[in-house]
Amino acid sequence: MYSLLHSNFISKAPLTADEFALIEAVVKPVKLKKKTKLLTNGEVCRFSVFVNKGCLRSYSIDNKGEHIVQFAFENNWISDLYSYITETASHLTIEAIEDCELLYLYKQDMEQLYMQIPAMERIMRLQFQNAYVAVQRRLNATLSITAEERYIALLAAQPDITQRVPLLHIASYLGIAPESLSRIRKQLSTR
Amino acid sequence: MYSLLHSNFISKAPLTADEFALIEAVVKPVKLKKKTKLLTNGEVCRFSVFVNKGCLRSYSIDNKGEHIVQFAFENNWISDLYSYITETASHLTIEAIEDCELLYLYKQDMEQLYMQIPAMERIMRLQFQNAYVAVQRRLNATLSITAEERYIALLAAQPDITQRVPLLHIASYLGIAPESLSRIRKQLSTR
DNA sequence: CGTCTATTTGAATGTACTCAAAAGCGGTGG
DNA sequence: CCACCGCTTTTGAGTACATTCAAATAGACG
Repeated sequence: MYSLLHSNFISKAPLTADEFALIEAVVKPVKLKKKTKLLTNGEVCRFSVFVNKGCLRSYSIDNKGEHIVQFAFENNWISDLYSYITETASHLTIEAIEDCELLYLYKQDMEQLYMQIPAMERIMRLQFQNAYVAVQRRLNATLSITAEERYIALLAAQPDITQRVPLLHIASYLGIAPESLSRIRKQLSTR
Repeated sequence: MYSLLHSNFISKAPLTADEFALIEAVVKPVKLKKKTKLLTNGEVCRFSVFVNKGCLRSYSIDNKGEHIVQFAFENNWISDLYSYITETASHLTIEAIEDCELLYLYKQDMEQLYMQIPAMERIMRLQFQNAYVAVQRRLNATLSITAEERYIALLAAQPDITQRVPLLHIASYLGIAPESLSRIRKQLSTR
């Protein structure tokens, strides 16, 4: 149950068995059916979730519809960090795309872990450092290259995404209309 | 010289005078004339730079021209973190927009500081956590709202930007043609 | 004062969008 | 097991909006 989280953490900094036991003690395992919401627009997000199995999406909603901010597959984290940090109402909704096995880490417990386990700051510093680089690269791609190129890059990074996530959501993530992605896909298949 | 860096750090976690002295000992102050490059596409980025005075931009170049990834004003950091982390050739160039006073922190020294000063991991964890949230919000804005709305938001966040940064660069940052931003500006001035 | 760069303006072009409708696919219940 | 229903994906046609290209104007800097 905790092996994926364990290997994720110790890949960043060593942890003793006792230290990891402290983590296990506060992590809350949750199973979730597809299409279930973990967080709804307007609530304060008081947790980060580690994905042990399945996949999820976070998205904002405006008058034009949904805009997908993030997909989270196995071995990744998802949250509304802005709401988490500021403790203000979330602008995002987080929803399971598939049936999921999740590990909840509540902010209150997380702050405790930062106090109890010196390596925890390093683990999360590296986590955020990597996440920052990844999202900055995605932003740069959004501003530099075409939707078609971004779609190809997404497939390279997550080849099973087309089996697991509806085209509709992928289009939203790429910032284009579903019809446009359908046409891109058609184009690509004829090459 | 180090007061802005000092207040930036201690706003995130307490540091003793001895600890900050360790930091001062490895930080390299540099003055830079406008339009000077700190990092050129192809080099490995071995530093992060803290902006004490002035402003800079990082950008990628492709067949369509430059794409500005980040502006850095006073009290902010700039680097090519992807190159820094992976120690591979940078795809970004970093250039001073104004005459600048900068504080260089080399990776080698930074790793030492992480070992010597326990609070350093926390400071940088918070730094990256905030940076991650900011860039994710910018990405979401890029996918959700119009260039005009993003321009207005940018002005709200950094009101002096129009005095300090050419329209040309702001347009690149927003991901639109300079002509389009000129038209947006004209529109706004008539309201 | 002259040169180089930045900004504005205009006109034509093209790409992705919207709207509408049909086809495909999966899941559910009879 | 099959038929139906809802949702996703595809296809088509017309439209709108930002872009490109070109040129003029304005501004900055030596």
